[in-house]
Amino acid sequence: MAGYVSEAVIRRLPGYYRHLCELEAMGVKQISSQEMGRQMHLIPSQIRQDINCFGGFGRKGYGYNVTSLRQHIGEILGLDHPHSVIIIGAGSIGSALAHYPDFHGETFDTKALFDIDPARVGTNIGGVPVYSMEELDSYLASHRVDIAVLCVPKEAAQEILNRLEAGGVSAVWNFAPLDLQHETDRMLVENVHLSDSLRVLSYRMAHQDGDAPKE
Amino acid sequence: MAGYVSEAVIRRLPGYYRHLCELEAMGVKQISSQEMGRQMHLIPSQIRQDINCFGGFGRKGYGYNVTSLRQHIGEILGLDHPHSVIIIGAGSIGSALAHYPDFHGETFDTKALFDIDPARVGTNIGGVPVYSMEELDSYLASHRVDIAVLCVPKEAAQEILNRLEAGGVSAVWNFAPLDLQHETDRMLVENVHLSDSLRVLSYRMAHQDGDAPKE
DNA sequence: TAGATTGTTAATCGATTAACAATC
DNA sequence: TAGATTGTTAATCGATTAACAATC
Repeated sequence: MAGYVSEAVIRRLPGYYRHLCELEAMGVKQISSQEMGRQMHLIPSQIRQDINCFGGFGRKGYGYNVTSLRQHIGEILGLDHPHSVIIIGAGSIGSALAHYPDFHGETFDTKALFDIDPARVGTNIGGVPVYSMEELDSYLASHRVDIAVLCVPKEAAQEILNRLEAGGVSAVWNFAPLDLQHETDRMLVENVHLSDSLRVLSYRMAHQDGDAPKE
Repeated sequence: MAGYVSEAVIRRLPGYYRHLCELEAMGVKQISSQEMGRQMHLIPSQIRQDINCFGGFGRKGYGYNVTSLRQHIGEILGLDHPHSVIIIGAGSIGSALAHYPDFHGETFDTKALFDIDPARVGTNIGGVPVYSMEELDSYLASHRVDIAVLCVPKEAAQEILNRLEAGGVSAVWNFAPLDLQHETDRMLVENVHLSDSLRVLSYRMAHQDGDAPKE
């Protein structure tokens, strides 16, 4: 029962969470896996299988209580406790994330931004103070940082990763276009790879309506 | 031979493309699936299997020519021809993407930004002119748009999606936090779901070092 | 030629789907 | 009770990995 949970299941959890939040906001109290499957375009038995990796949160003959299931999945995702966040790189993406409402909530709270550009240092972006990159190590020495968001050019990524690791950062959310997950085993890394997602879209455009990829 | 290509293979293609670009930049001329597997942390036979969905681009006893394979995969991804792009929503994410260098190249070229805020209309963000949302439909009537990047609040997304579809847009790159892929079948949609990615990271932080997800 | 490495078929493994007994 | 729906086991399906003949 103590469970290995497959990557596929983990990646579906945020979708369930999002959907349950919406149902809750709409005042829906109860839902069956069948109805939820219809709404999310998933097969009911997959939903039950996924949820049961973590426990039996439903009631036979009734279905699931929306709020209770939302809370359970929130806890499973670790959204029930706070994470301190810093953003490295105050370029356009870093600045955009500093404005992101999700990053100024109870779950994720952005404490600082770091940048090499002296013109930005000392300013305030979306309410977040911008520090010099030179201050990073001393900042890490005196503050607990759960998540560092990496928004620097890929040339700078590796060196910064080492400093984050040395500074005891738990996890990195990486926006630089390179795979960092294998570069470290003391820190968790999640790669975003925005351009990969765009290229997948481009692939589909090139191959839609039965264009055979091979002649 | 005319091939169905699985989702899993498609999602790995951008990774191959990125890696081959890097090898090319480093002046590497030739590579075997074994060496590439070592570098990318993939199994050689998977790389060969993936590539062979599209054709035999290698040479027995030699491996692959880096430039040639990079070009082939680039074509497969549709990166060899131009895509016109518009961005809907000039908030922080929309603006950040307007500054994104990839969006001002030969493959992806950003032509216009649309926003409801009158203060932004008429300005220029990253060299891209900002138009009023009211001008969207007439713009679509007179310009071919390949990709619309959706960076609006989720409440506004559905109505705009309908207008994009009516205007003949081919594909949508969706940054709004809702699943749009099933809402349309005439347009292709790729959902980014940034917050899902962050939540997966949060999940891993909560369950690392053998924390059993189930007691 | 001998060595290397592909392209491809076959074997394995894991994830998805179906089925159904338990039970609310 | 009868109907509904879960939790879970079993069956199916598809993706990954291994093996190897072909051949550069």
